[in-house]
Amino acid sequence: MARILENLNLSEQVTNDLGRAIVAGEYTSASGLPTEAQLCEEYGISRTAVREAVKMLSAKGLISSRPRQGISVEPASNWNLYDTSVLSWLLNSSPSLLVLKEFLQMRLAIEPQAAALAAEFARDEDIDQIEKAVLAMRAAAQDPKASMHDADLAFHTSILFASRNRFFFQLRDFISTALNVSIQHTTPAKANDVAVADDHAKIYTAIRNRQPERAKNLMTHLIDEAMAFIEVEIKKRG
Amino acid sequence: MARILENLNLSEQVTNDLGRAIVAGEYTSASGLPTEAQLCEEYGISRTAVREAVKMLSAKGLISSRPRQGISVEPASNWNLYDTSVLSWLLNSSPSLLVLKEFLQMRLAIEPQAAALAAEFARDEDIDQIEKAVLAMRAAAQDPKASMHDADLAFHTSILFASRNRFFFQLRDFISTALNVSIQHTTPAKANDVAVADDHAKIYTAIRNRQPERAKNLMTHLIDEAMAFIEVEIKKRG
DNA sequence: TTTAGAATATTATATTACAAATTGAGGAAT
DNA sequence: ATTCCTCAATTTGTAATATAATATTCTAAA
Repeated sequence: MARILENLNLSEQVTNDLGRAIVAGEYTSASGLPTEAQLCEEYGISRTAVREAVKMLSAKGLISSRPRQGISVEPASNWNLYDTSVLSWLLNSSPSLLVLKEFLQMRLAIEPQAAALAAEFARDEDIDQIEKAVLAMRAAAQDPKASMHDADLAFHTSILFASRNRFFFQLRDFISTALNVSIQHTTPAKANDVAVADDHAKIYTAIRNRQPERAKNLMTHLIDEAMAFIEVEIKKRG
Repeated sequence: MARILENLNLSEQVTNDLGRAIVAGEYTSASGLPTEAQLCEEYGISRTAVREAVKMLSAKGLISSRPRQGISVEPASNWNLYDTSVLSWLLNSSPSLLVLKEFLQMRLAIEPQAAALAAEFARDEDIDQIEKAVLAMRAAAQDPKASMHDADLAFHTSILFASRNRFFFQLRDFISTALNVSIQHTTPAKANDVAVADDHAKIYTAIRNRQPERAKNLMTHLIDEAMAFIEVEIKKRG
């Protein structure tokens, strides 16, 4: 059960392990968690490390601990889903299409607005970054070795940055983390890559030409296509 | 400097204190933080408590610590702004109108979409909750004793909930925290309260009548008015 | 001059002990 | 019998100390 990850210190490993288990439902609000003493024994580590893991998880809203009561699992509505770790635990534990749909609904709110803000407020160097990502996508559409996925991520991130709003840019990891998972489900045909790159390029052009409404609509269209794909999948499987 | 809050254990107090200081710029990416040993002395506490605070802050993306290097402040772009603590530290330390504007830009992305989703997916009991909030606003508009602010918060929260999307609902604390601060800046004339309550009621009606586009537009209008107010203030003071 | 290695500073982890808080049981008083 | 109080047991909270791991800096040898 206690999988070990490289490159993380002890308390972070335990945080990961417990976090995954909680999100996966192995510990529930009703059952609670083992006591610190039991966790020490289970993992074969000191209480210091366990306590640090507990603190990190409570900082993410997953648990709370009180004297004599022990450690209890917070209701899922309190989990900080915008914490990258929590999000990846969630997406990996229940990578259902329904979560993906909720995620796309959120992107449909965020990204068109970000594109509009970018068209209004982006600095020249921001727009250059977007262009760079578009060129990388074009290249990846031709060259099977190049990574379309990385270029795609760079594109969306650069627009969030260009919005010049820290709350939008902050969501870059949220978008990235979830995009990584959704890729596994959509796996679009490589044949479409050129068309996809074109759709992205149009958004870039709208931003460069300072057309907020146009950029917004194009981005909406782009994400809406992914949504349509998911909807079909849900009908197919559900 | 080391203000103490009630009802929090030691490590949480230290977390608050250091978090506020970091966000306020008292510790920078360049200066870094004191070593754990120094922090122990400064607060007069054991290393255990300091380390737990360090872990919580690193879970929120504010700092990172490595052996021999000490504790360093992460760039502000890595801070988890959707963590309620971090957000309130930010809004309280620099409650500038510019932050408020960025915040409204975000609400302008989220809430209209949430209203549209609510109109599409809300259950009957969700809509009842929205109605309850609207009635409370109407009452507060008449009765000076009743809290318009609380009713306002309940309204926006109930719509996020009614969207039936956990990513939207998760933002309730984000919205609430920032709404609390923005109130201090806007302080709208009590005379407008009836009109404001009416605007909210229209959104409720659109959701009840299952009109997503209409609900979205009305919500956009509502937040846009707050934005207009802020824009004026920025011009006035800036 | 370069490089290997030793000294050093700082966090990472472990161990142990005691304090504080909360619950629940049991006993005393009414 | 019921209520209230007290005490004990359990679990987290805090502290103090020791050792390990890691990364930097300095030193000395090739």
